[in-house]
Amino acid sequence: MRSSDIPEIRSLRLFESMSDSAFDSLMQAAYLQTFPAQLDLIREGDPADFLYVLTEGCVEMYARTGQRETTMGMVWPVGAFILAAVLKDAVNLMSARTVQKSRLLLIPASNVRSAFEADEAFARAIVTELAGCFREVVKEQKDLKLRSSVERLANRLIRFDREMGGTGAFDLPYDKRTLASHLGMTPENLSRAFNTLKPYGVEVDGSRIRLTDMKSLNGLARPDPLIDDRTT
Amino acid sequence: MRSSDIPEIRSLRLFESMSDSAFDSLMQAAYLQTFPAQLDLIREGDPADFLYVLTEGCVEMYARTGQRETTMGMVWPVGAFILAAVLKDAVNLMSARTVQKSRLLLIPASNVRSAFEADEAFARAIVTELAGCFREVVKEQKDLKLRSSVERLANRLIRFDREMGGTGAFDLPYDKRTLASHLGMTPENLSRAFNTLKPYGVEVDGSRIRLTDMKSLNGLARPDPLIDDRTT
DNA sequence: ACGATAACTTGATTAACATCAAGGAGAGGC
DNA sequence: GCCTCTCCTTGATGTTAATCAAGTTATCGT
Repeated sequence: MRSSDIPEIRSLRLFESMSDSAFDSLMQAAYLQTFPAQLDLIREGDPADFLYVLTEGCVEMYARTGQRETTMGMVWPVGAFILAAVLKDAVNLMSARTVQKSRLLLIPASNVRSAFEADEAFARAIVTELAGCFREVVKEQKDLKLRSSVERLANRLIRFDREMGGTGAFDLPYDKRTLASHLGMTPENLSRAFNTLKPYGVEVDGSRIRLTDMKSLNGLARPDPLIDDRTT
Repeated sequence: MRSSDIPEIRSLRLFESMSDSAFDSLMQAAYLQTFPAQLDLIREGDPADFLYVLTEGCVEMYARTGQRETTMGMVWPVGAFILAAVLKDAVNLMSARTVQKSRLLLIPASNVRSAFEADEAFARAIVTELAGCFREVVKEQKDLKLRSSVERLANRLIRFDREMGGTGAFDLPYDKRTLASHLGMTPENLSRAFNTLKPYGVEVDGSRIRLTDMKSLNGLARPDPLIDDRTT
């Protein structure tokens, strides 16, 4: 792998506190690879052979049963995924595919597990990471069970805006079809939900969103820090 | 606390591999207490002051936003809850209340965190526990997003039956109102869903359930190991 | 055993959301 | 430039699930 990529991976919270020797041996076993858009990386049900670390691009986590499919989450740089399956030496519960051209570090699962055994600091960092992942999914589940689809959209828009600088104007970070699936609705209903939000100051032009009446949008969305804050 | 309770807590996967000294100091700081039914133990938004370990009874995890409330999961003996919030020294994302009279071990959060710092084996056990918790929530989310309410009920009944011996007859482990909320539906719709399942061999008499045509019930439910198996 | 209370069921209605079927707008290829 | 294809939108319709309103059956306490 390119040595120029190592510092940014090293700076991931997951790796920053581990010993140099453990980190180096992990990196020596790892592959850094660039993948084109829309490429399937992992398939649910398959054994978790690698821990994936995304350094550039964007990855969609999704799941299927029977004919139905849904987006479970999006991964942004620098982020790791399928950590839980790797640690439990289990099969993946979710599939993953690139959204855009993406650069990924693939660390063989067995090396991750032995680093976990050998390096105490790494084991501890994993705990923090996993606890965070768990809490994210719990928040997603609360969002799904306690809100209507229009409320979910409104809150997601507020969150996008906040994450992208809070200027009240931003581009959707991925396409509407995927956003709909992530929010647990159909593309048709996402369109209609955007129309429902028009009176609340939500202007849509392609992927460009402008929020011109945050007060009234907040009134509808009623954001809840225990669902919408990513920091806690 | 009663010393007679220690062995069963010690045998929890979370504690079994930790050193005697770390375990003893955790237990010395802990309180073992019995609570009546329907008592609120923790409230979402409050700091996670204790790690809870349920040794007898049953606890419901639930969440609220605005006026709406939903059941997030049930805890059975011997099980720990709000581990993630304790480790992150964060606020609880879920509330908890006893369903029946229950016996609980309360371990101060700061002691859990220092045991986590001091005892390597404990830190590793926590990873396994957390990875398992994460995967459980992911499965719940797939269940919610990929299935209709009737399918969710059918699969839950199949799972109850399996967990309780696979005899085709069992009592619902908690009341229908809570089951409905856990499955993401109203009590009225749960009733109707049971009626929908009657032609598939689902007989209901109060809380007594009999599954008399597993083949046809499985045909409707189409259980998926990546959603319904608790072991993987 | 009795009444009071809560849990559950049923039916009627409404609301939310999905599906089906076109149409239109935009991006990329040549 | 135009064509093609995909993505998105809109409207009509159908399905699913929530709500409202009684009833009915259990459960609990005395």
